[in-house]
Amino acid sequence: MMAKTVQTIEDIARLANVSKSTVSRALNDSPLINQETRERIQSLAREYNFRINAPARNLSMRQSHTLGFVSYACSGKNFSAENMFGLELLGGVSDGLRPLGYDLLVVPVEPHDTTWAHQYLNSGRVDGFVLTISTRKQKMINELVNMGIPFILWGFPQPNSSFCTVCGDDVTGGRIATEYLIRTGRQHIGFLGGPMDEIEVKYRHHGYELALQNAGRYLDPDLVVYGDYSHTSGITAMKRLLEQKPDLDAVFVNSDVMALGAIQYIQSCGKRVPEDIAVVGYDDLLLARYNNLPITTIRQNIPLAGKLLAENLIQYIQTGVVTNVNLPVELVIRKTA
Amino acid sequence: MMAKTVQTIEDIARLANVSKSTVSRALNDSPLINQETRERIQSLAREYNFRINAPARNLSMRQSHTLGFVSYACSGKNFSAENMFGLELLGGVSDGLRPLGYDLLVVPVEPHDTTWAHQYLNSGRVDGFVLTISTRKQKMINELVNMGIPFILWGFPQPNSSFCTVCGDDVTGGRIATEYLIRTGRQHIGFLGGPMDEIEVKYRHHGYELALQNAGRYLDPDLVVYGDYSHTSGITAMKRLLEQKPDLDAVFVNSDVMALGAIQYIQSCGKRVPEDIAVVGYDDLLLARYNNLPITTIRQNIPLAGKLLAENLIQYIQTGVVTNVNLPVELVIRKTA
DNA sequence: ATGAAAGCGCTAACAA
DNA sequence: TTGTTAGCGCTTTCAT
Repeated sequence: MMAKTVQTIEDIARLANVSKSTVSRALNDSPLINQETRERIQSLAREYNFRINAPARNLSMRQSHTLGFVSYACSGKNFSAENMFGLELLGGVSDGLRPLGYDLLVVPVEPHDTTWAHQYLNSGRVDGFVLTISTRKQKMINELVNMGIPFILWGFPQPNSSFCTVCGDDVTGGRIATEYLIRTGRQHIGFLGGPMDEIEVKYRHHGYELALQNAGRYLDPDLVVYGDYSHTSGITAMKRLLEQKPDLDAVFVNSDVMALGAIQYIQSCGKRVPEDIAVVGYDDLLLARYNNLPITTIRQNIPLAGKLLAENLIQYIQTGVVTNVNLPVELVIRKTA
Repeated sequence: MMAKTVQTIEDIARLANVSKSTVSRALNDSPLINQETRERIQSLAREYNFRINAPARNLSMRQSHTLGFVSYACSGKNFSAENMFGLELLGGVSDGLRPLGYDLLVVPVEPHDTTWAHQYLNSGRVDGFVLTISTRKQKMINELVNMGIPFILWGFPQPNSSFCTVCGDDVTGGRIATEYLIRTGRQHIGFLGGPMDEIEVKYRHHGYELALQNAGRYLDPDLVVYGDYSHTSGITAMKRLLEQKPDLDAVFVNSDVMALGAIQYIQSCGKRVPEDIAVVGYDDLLLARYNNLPITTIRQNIPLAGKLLAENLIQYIQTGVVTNVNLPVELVIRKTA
């Protein structure tokens, strides 16, 4: 039995005794085609296992029907460590894209390269970009906005410029983490943040303060330190915190990876988690769940975030509608607090 | 200042006072073009920030210049848990591809779908596929081979059929893990494998036996159990092992994720790692390094693997040369053994 | 070494 | 509702 494979819509047209355009219309569910012809052609296409040629279609339509997922590339590390979060998001975006008929292209970006956007967009390889944590530096975003590049950001919107975003509810995240610590009887609750200038970090800190104030607690600046989301910075920031406040008995850490570092330092001091010091992380990555001492953390809904990033960027590309969505977070209680 | 942007090679041709073909040749470093014209055109292209249109080029050349990275898609989980390894590999492949002028497309595959290969290949979206763990079921591989689909596999070659592969040296991995355990004085060393029918697992087991035999040890079948790479299976397999051999004092586990599960079970029995039972994992994922009790493990060179997967698949596509490479592994000593 | 022209497979404006 | 035709922007014979 020979493989029933047909190469072009012209082949189908011949088999169906119609013109190329009719086939094109039928395959694209055009409204101005006869119900019956449409079905005949579609079943023919199915029977012959026909796949429409993407380059040709994209060339003709001046659209690639693919989105670029941007991440830093540096010697095999473009998807690691601090980027764990972005990595898990990739799966979500990819899943969100599928039902919409779009593809996902990996766009590795060199840290100081500013041409990548034009490179991928002008060459017609992608229609827009999904930016995740660590690629969303302020300067880069401003450039993208100025250049009119279609993109969506995992993060907060900016007051003065308008682009699509999806973010987590960081104020609530910071608040419920801290409330839980208060509720479980902790007296001196530290805040171990991500980079101090990031808006997310500010919101989480705000939530932290809110919880403390509602409980009538004093806000001690010595309880607040910052890191950069890395494992190492979790260690050093925890060290600093403990030096400033030796009687600390809990800490809310802005990422699971930093929390791992913090826990490591705490234990190296001979203190126990959670007995002596309770730790709450952020993100709920796999390594939080699988850590040998499973981490109590604030879960971000990563699959949903991916889905919305995909859907809303496509919507923006097609209609120009700018959306900004804020996703709920959730406390996951495990062993560290 | 207006943006100097030019859309097509025809625009460049006009500016350079040459024909489209000449521009095309110049941009592609064709040998039959004048050195001087080439440079003139290239600098013009640079100056005007010109990017060649990919769909047009791909259509004309009948090549997409992109590779598909295949992974299971199932409700946001296509890149998680058991797939951690594949996830880290994605970064390596992406980096390996860049210098070669190829792009990486994410190809999410539904577990029982068998049409994805044709779908992506016949539509001209990719020129070939990179298959990683969990997408490389025997049946699927055979189908791909029969259909003549270009792909490269992370895994071992098959004796009877010929396709490109990159794999780790699992025999050595199993051997050096076990040797280390022997060297550090362990008497009853267990083997907690991945799926029993996987060739990798057989090789690792072979290395385990080799080390034991070389040390003049008896091979006790009760010391050998199997899981499926999942965290849960690490827990249950460890339970079984401990029931069969209560005096066990070490275990070589076939993946870091399973090792995490095994450690969790061991500790839940009130035993200590590594004092009572030493654990060696496999892969050296980030969660092995960042685990709160950092895991002693066999490192696979993931960035190198990614680079070779990329390079060798492209070579195969372009020349038909089939390569099979076996990468060295390395023992990383941390806290669990 | 360069140009002219055909064609890659598709969509879409226009005609029928 | 369907067909005809003209591109989309590139590569590549075939001339020159």
